[in-house]
Amino acid sequence: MKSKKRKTYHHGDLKRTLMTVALDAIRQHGVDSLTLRTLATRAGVSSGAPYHHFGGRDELLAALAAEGFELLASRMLHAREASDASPAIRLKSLGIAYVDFARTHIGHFKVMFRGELQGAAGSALAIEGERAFGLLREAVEQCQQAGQAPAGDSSPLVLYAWTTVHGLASLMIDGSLKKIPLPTDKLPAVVTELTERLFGALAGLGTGRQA
Amino acid sequence: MKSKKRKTYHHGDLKRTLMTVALDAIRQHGVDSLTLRTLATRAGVSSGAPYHHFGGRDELLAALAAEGFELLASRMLHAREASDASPAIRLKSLGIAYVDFARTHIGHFKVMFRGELQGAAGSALAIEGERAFGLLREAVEQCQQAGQAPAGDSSPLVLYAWTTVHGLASLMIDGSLKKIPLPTDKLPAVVTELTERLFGALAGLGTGRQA
DNA sequence: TGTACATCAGTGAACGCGCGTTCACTGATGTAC
DNA sequence: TGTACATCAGTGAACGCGCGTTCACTGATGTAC
Repeated sequence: MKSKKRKTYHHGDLKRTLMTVALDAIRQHGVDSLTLRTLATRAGVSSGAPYHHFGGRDELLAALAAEGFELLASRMLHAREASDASPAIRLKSLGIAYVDFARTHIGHFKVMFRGELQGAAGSALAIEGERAFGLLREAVEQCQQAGQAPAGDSSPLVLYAWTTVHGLASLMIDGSLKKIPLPTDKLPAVVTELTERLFGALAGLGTGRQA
Repeated sequence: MKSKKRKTYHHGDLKRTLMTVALDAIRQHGVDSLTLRTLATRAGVSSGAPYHHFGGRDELLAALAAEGFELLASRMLHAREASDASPAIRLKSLGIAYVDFARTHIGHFKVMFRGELQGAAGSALAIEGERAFGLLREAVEQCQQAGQAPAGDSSPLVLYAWTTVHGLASLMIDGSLKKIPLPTDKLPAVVTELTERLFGALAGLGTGRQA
C-alpha cells in the first residue's frame, strides 16, 4: 500500500516506526484498544517482529510514557529558559508549555496519564512525572519569593496551577472542548490566551488562610 | 464467601448488583480491564446471567454512564436550588457540586469521560452530558447579567469554569493529587476551599478582548 | 386454597475469536582474515 | 576484494488463554381459574 515500502528484509527503523504508529493509534482510539498485532500490521511487519524491540505490550507502553515525560520536561525547561523576565511570566510560560505539549502530543499524554500502569515500571515513571511537577512548584515558589504570589504554604497554589493546566489539557484531549463553539483553527491562540489568564489569576489568590 | 449469599435461585436484584460491582471494579482498575465474566463471578452468578439484564458489555457501560450523567445533573440542580443568593454564589455551588460528584462517584466519572464510547449510544450520552454543561453556562451568564463577571462572549468564561472543575476532578481521580502533601482526611475541605477560590477568581477575569 | 401453566431469571457447557507471546526458521548485514 | 561465519532482525505458523456471547436447560415465581 505505502509507497514507502522498501522491500528490504530488515526494516531499519522498526522500533521508532512502532512507537510512532502506536502513538497515532492511541491518539485516535485510546490506549486500551491498542494491540501489538494491529500495530505490527500497520507497520508492515509480522506479528512477531515487535518482540525484537520490546519485551511486550506493557514495555512498549512504558517506553512511550517515558518518552512523553522526557519531552514534557524538556518543553517546560525550554520554556523556563526562554523567559526569565520575572517569576510570574516564567510560571505562565510553563503553563502554556504544558498545555501546548498536551495539544501536540495527544498520544503521549494519554499514555502518561492513564492511572493503570502502576507496578514496577509505573513507579519509575512516577519519578519521571515528578520532574514536570517539580518545575511547576519551583516556579510557584519563586513567585512567592518575589512577592508575585501570596506567601505561605505553596501546596494550594501548586495545586491550583496543576489543576488549571491539567484540566485544560484533559478537556482538549477527550474532545469535550468541542462543546464550546470556538473556531477550531484559532484554538491554539485561544488556549494560549486562556492559559495566560488562568495563571495570571494566580497572583490574586490565597488571601484566605491555609487549610 | 459473602454471608449475604441467599441461596435463592433468583437473585432478585442482579441488575443493580452488577452495576454496583462494575462501578467498584472501574473505580479500582479502570474501565478497560472490566470483563463481564469477572463481574458475574463477583456478583455470585454464572457468566450468562448478565445477559438477562444487559444486551452486552457496551450496554452495561452505557447504562453506567447514563446513570452518572443523571446523578451529576441532579447534584448540580440541587446545588443550584439550594443557593439562590447571588449568581456568583450559585456558580460556586455548581462547581463544588461537580467536584464533589467526581470525588464520591469515581467509577461513574471514569465511565462518563473516557472518550472512546462514541457510536450510537455515545451521541445519546453526549446530549446527557450537555445538561451539566448547560447549567454551568447558564450560571456564568447570570453572573454576567448581574455584573459579577465581565460582559461579552460567555464561552471563554465557561471554558474557564469547566477547566477548573474538570481539572480538579481529573487529578483527584487519576491519583495525581497524591503528589501534593495534603492531609488526606482534610482533602474534602481543601477541595471545597480551592473550588471556591477558583470560581471566586472568575469575576476578576476577562479584561482582554475575545479571540 | 389448590392446581396447571406461562414466564422469568438463573445455570453451565460450548463456540469462535483475537490477542499476547513463543519459536524454529531464514534472509540480510557486519566483521575477521 | 573475496570468502566464511556470526549476528541481527525479520517471517509466519502455532500455542494457550480469556473473553464476549449463545443456547438448551431448569428451578422459582406469578397468574388464571
